[in-house]
Amino acid sequence: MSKKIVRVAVQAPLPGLFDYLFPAHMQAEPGCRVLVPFGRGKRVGIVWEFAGQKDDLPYKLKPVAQVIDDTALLDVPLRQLLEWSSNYYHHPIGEAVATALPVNLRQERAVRTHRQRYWALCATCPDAEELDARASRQKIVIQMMKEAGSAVAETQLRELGADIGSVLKRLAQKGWIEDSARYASANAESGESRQKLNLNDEQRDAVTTIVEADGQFAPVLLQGVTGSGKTEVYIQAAQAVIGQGKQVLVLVPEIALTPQLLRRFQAGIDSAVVSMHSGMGDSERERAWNAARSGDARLLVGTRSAVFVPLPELGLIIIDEEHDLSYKQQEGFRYAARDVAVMRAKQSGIPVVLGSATPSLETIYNAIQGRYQRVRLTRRAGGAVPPTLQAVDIRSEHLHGGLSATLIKAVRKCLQAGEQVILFLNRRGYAPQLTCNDCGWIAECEHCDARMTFHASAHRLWCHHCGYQKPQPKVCPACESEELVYLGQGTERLEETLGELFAETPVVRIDRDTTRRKGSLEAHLEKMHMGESGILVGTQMVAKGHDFPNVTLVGILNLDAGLLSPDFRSPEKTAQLMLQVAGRAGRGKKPGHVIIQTRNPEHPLLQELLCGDYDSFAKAELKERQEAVFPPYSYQLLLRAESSSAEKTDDFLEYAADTARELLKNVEIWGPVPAPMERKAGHFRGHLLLQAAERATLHAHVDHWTQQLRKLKTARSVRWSIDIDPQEQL
DNA sequence: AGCACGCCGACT
DNA sequence: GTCGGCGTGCTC
Ligand SMILES: [Zn+2]
Ligand SMILES: [Zn+2]
Repeated sequence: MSKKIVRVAVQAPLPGLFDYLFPAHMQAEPGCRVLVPFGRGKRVGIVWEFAGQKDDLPYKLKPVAQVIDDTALLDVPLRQLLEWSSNYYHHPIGEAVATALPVNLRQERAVRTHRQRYWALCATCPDAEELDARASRQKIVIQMMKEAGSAVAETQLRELGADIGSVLKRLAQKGWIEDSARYASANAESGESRQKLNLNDEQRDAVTTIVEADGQFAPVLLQGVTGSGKTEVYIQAAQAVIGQGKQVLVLVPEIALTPQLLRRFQAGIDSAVVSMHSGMGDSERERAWNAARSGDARLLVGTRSAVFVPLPELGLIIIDEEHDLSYKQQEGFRYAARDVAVMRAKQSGIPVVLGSATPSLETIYNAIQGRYQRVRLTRRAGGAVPPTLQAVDIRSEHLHGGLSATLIKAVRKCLQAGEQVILFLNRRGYAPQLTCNDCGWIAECEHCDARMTFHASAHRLWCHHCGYQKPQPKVCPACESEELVYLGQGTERLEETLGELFAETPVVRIDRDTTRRKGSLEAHLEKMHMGESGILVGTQMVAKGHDFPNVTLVGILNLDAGLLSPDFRSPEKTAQLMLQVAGRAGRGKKPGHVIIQTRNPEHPLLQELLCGDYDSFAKAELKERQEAVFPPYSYQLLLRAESSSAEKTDDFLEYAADTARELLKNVEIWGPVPAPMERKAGHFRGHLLLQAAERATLHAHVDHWTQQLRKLKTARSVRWSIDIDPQEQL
């Protein structure tokens, strides 16, 4: 009597699948969830495969307790992708699978199948304008349905905001809208009413290249300067693929998934567009996941984790701003969504578009090697000219609140012309340092090797690394002097300075602190979106997401941190950020100007960017990487470790290094070294870097190595993880 | 990781 | 006497 054995992916920090007996009376296919006994309790796992009976089992198997689903939650291509990801990132398959499932489905909960509903307006429904001002949500729903002119998919309506479900319910109760059984085919025809996208010949060529790849793996690097209309290319290509009855996945960086962007996709696509991002609640995410899996959603716009959403008819993947660091998960299962997406396209045999004005050097290298086809968009919409760049040497100048005389003059001129200014400063808060003039005491975090930032509005000192905060001291804690001074500039302080310099001008600050609380910010932003004169102050956030039509001047207050960082990726990241911010300047007929303040005006990176373009920079930087044998000319693995003491961390990493020397051949071992900030949130952190000329060489015996590390008793008190293709050495 | 077992010090 | 500290082993 042969016993059926099933191999299950269970969420546990242990490598591999777990074997169970599969009782004859049960029925399940790979991809279904099952409830299995695990340790002392029970856990939910995914059936991975069935293995015939085995005679010599190393241990007695337990039987599956219960089958939860009758059809597979994860289809074959997605399981194949998860398996590849688990192997490539050396992370347990069960945990990889968990990141691909909505939280509700990681438990024993049944899949909630929402039949796709289509809502139509009834004749009794009043105009949106006639509604009570308080019924703003009902208003936008009615408005959207009116604009559509036919029945609208509920998934589509739900993109209008949170808890649209209750709004629909109320409208239905009033008899203003009805559940329309038929999906009005008018929707497909209403393509006429959709804005006809006017593409230039470069954009048309790009669309053709993407769409012609039909039915086979074809990675395309879409390299287009800011304002060259990459999004129109995405929309047109997506529409074409959707027209063939397929689905499209669009990945965007965390902070770029704004209502603005979503509306553009919805306006250009005549089928259900669904979004998924980290700001969503569990049930919203589950709904989007279900819509994607059932095929109700034809285009999914999502952030990092959306790369693992099931899309049974996937025909195209688009990765916008492919160089963006938020595609890399920085904890646990440290996958890079861009690279996983390319693998997904390869496994599915479909085209994949990597879009960026400033592609990562890895991607440029792939294009140079001929692995990716490069398509360029060189023209800005409306024939706009590229911005002019000017470096201002601030070494010998007395700055006014971080602003040089040159920059202040330029801002004034710009405002007088009724135009907008962006000032970029990559530091939140009021001042990055609080110090005592009498004894030299500096406010430092008790848990990190870092200084605390002063936040004026909160009257508190904040550690940006661990979140620890304390009240603003009145006197020096060391000598009781009252001579406390705030050194350096943060966005909060810059906002204050500008308020004094340009009292008549609205100043809007955009950073993590202002975007948290909405309301007043939204109102200010609205004005800026309309093009009214004003100054925008902000961190990286001003470079991404929001789009302002009337900006002609961009000031970068201090580029030096990026120029001087020892990290080998720093030049690349600095160039990308600088050009992305610079790209905000100038639209239409108005040329843009960019002022860069620096104490290193002769720095080669800066010179390269001032005289050349991103391509010439990339070429020079790739040469540097080649000479130093850094990625993409080599492959890296970073072992990260942290514990309650520097000794424990170091001992563990020393052992890891010894073991690596023994087990891993043709691999260079650097370290162990303490992390750039050794103590963070009370933990002592260290690194061990492995590098090899070939990917296969690097990966060959890693699993054996980690198995050895797991055996080490002292490793119990050390938290450690493997980071493949590390991006940041933080 | 998450849980139980087990072996030692300092409490009622 | 026993409550609880965390070192150690295990999860199909
Ligand atoms: Zn002092
Ligand atoms: Zn801290």
